[in-house]
Amino acid sequence: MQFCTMLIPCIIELNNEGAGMMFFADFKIERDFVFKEKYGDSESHELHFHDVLEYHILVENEANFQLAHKKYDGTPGDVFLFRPFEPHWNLVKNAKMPIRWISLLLSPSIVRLIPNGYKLLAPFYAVEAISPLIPASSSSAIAIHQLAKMAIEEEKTKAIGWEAKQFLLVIDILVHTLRHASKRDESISSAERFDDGMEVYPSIIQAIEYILEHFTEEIDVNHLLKMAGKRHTAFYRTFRSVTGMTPNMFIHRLRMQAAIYMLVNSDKRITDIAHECGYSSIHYFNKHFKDYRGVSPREYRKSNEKN
DNA sequence: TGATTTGCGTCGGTGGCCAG
DNA sequence: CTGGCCACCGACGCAAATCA
Repeated sequence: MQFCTMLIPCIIELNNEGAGMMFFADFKIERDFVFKEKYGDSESHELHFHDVLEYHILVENEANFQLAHKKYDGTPGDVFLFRPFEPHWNLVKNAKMPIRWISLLLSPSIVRLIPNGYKLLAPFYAVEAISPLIPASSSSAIAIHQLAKMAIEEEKTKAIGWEAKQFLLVIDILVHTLRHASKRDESISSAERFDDGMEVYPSIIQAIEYILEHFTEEIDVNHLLKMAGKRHTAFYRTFRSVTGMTPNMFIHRLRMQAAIYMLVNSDKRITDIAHECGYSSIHYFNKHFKDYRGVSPREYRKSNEKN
């Protein structure tokens, strides 16, 4: 078993239009990433969100996608990014035409092993600035599609070194995703619009990249302000519109994801994990952890101990 | 006994409001 | 749309209590 999922009901505000019921899917990843070939004619699961990164690579037939408050028509070859904490669901368009897709789930911690790896995560965190859809017609979607198929084949044949090979394919997919996002970024001066009406702020994305790279260190908000070239009011406003959260919330979520990974995949002391994740105070780390997961770090580790 | 959790006080991050 | 002002509440750290 590579994943188990626990659905936790919760209420979340959607697009200022009131509250809706959805589920937090508590994915526990036993490896850093998992490829899966999927097939469904009634894929109508609840609107849900989770804190792992997910690729949905549509292979056959059409589907409807909802990500946060936006809807998309998915055609074969389209690649969708389901970003951490972004509510999403997908439905087949026609029950008689079941969809096939490749799902790739990965832990953000995977990029710690890659030089400048955190830059690769920007497309997953600039939620409102970078479109979650990589259209089938783009060279990036074609490449990602091929790479995902290769990864599935690797797992089927289980030839020697297949896991390492899959790891390389994941990195390649991440690079294609980043290049696709930045290609669209290059032509934009300060704040222009994507085809689907979303605004892009390269300076904020730069700040996001900086945070992704340095979240385990002490981050000076003034440095971010300088980097973005904005006054604090404008910065907070724009940052929130791009990521859906304040800079501090953003930093804490990244730290919590890293902490959870270390709690489950290492036997380091909780105090050390807190320090490694950027918390100078273990007390504050505990408090955040409990707010984030509902249990203390020690309880979380105990309930997720590997056999 | 060291590791972890809880309680509480202080200060700065955050966002609302308004003017330019 | 951006920047300044300001009030409030959440972030943070310290001390004491509790747990393993």
